Amino acid sequence: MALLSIRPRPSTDSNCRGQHAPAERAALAMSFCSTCGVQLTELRRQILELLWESGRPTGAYELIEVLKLRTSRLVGPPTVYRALEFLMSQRLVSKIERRNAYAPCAHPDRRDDCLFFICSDCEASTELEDLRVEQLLAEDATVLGYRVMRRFAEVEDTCASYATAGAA
Amino acid sequence: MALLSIRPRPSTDSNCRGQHAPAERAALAMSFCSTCGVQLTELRRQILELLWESGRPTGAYELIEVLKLRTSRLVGPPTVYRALEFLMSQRLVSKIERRNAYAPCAHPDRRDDCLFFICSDCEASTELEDLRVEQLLAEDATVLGYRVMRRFAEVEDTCASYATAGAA
DNA sequence: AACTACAATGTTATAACATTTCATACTATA
DNA sequence: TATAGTATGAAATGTTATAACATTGTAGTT
Repeated sequence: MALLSIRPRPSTDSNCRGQHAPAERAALAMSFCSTCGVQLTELRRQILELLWESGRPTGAYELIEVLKLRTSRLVGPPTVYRALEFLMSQRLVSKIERRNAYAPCAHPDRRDDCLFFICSDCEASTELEDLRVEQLLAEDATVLGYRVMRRFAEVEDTCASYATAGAA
Repeated sequence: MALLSIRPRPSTDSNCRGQHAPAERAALAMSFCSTCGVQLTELRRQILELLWESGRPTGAYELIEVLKLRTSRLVGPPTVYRALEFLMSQRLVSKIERRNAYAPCAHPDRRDDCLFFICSDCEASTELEDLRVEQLLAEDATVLGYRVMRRFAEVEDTCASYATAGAA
């Protein structure tokens, strides 16, 4: 089956931003959910696709607007939040806390949460896995007598194009 | 002057949770602000002290309630948010994005943002500086062609007492 | 088909968090 | 005392998220 060849990368894999087209992403997510025995319904798939298309962390209320425009589907906040919650539970989406917004995540099969780099200027976000950071945070937690449950790290930055423009 | 001997630790210093009494904290903050040429007004100092006393990330509306009870001072949301913004600008307070809440920061003179460990059970938070994490994130940003502006890392965990109880 | 159980979605209202706007008061200095 | 700058007060509004309850759809069973 063709889908198998484009499965999400394993946890040991490095970042893979921009490597799959939105259609492939949807197929990946679909097969992932079916493997897990959960349903990627139409609404959930639509929202996931919108997030992939958007390219930047997108808020729930903005998703409501876009759904109205694109699909003529009128949904209320709880509906969207429930879909987001589902997508997050499957690690298909991460909440970007700093922005109260949501970004798609390429690696539902990873054990750890990704890092997100968000450009302050253009708002684009890039996800990255860095196991070294995971390990340090786990170490620190142990020293403090804690046990890590979830982690999030967000870096606000100026991204390549803007950094260059600023330096010029 | 006595204050000098209990100045906030330099950036190279490790975590110092629980090492100063609230009164000392206030004195530290006062001297820090006066050095910077900014005013730690009564309202700002009150809010900072409440955050130190609270021991857990505390929301703006909760601060409004506590101010009303403790000091009979009636303030609206903008007033509190302005004070919080000031305290954050001086790095005396950090926003805990995950909780929409605010926690005091022991090290206004540090260049980097702290990590925060937040217990999912008792809500207590601990700040920690780990320069190794800073460096890794900076490296990652460089590889991606980014320039780090600010960084947020929050770890949700089960803290010592609860972890022990859970294991028992 | 009718019944049941469950998952998903729809609807209304409201809670929780944050900002805009404009007015007033304080404070330092010319 | 003027005046410029900083800080606070107050009303309204905007934004993000959830509670509570109703409805729909689907799969399996009788």
